[in-house]
Amino acid sequence: MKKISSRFSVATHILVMMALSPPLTGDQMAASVQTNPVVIRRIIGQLKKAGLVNVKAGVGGATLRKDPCNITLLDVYRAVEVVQDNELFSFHEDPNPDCPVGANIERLLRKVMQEAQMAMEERLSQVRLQDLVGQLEIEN
Amino acid sequence: MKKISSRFSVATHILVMMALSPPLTGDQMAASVQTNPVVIRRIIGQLKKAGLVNVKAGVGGATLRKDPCNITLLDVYRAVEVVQDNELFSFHEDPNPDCPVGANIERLLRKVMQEAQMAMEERLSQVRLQDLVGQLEIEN
DNA sequence: AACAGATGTAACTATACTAGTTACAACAAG
DNA sequence: CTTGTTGTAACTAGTATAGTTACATCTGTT
Repeated sequence: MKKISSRFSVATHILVMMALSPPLTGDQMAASVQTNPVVIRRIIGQLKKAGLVNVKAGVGGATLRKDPCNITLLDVYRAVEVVQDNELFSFHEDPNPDCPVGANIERLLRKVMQEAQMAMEERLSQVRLQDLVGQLEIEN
Repeated sequence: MKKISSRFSVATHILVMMALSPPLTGDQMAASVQTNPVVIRRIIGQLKKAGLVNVKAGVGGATLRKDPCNITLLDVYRAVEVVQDNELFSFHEDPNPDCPVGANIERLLRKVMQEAQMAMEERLSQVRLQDLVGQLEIEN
């Protein structure tokens, strides 16, 4: 029932802003997203750790550390650690090894679900930050 | 986030069991999954609601209601409602409409993420319950 | 008719993630 | 030194998960 955290969409939002008009302070980005600045700072921290942005201490201001052509949405998705252990699906532990199904099903399921996850991530990897930036520029 | 609930893998597990040796009681399935029978009954309830299984009241015993060739993992995934509103990704509400990015980013992101979600679901729809059953039968 | 075993739920628990909030130390430029 | 910003810690409310106990209800069997 859960969804993937909005950290991902917020992170993409602020990265697009940085691509368009750097440098930006956390407060400016928070104003565009309309959330608390601390929420933004936490996400910036993750993006920094992933090497996607630079932040000037003291005076403030965040900028992209890579060309927006070289940042994919998969990079962003991974940076904000929206999925634990990079595994989207979870499994019930310790199925009964004495049951022919219990003993073997997990291995089969892991394979299938890994493929499904990869299909999703592959689609994300095909979208570059620049693609979003370009679409916004055309419209304005 | 964390992960997609293990309800999905558990549901698949017990459907495979039902395909191999019906009818099965909740306790038998719980023994194979190694969890509490109520957890199984709740999942069975969702599968029943989705029209995937039949349950005999009183005497007990669950069976598939469709041919395992006609049940895909996407059917199971949808049945157990692991994702709220069928939307895998979530968005931060009310971005600032006065910001050119805030005003337009959500629409772009929704499109991209919907495509990513569809890529994943498409992969799940390509796997039939029978495929898993067949692989288990070969091995035993 | 009574019994035994199964299902269907309600209610409660512990755990964990999310998103927001307040508070404050550290920093850097003017 | 002042000012505005960043980086965190700590706390909150809300919610999903998965497990558990308890119990009413149902049905085939004896």
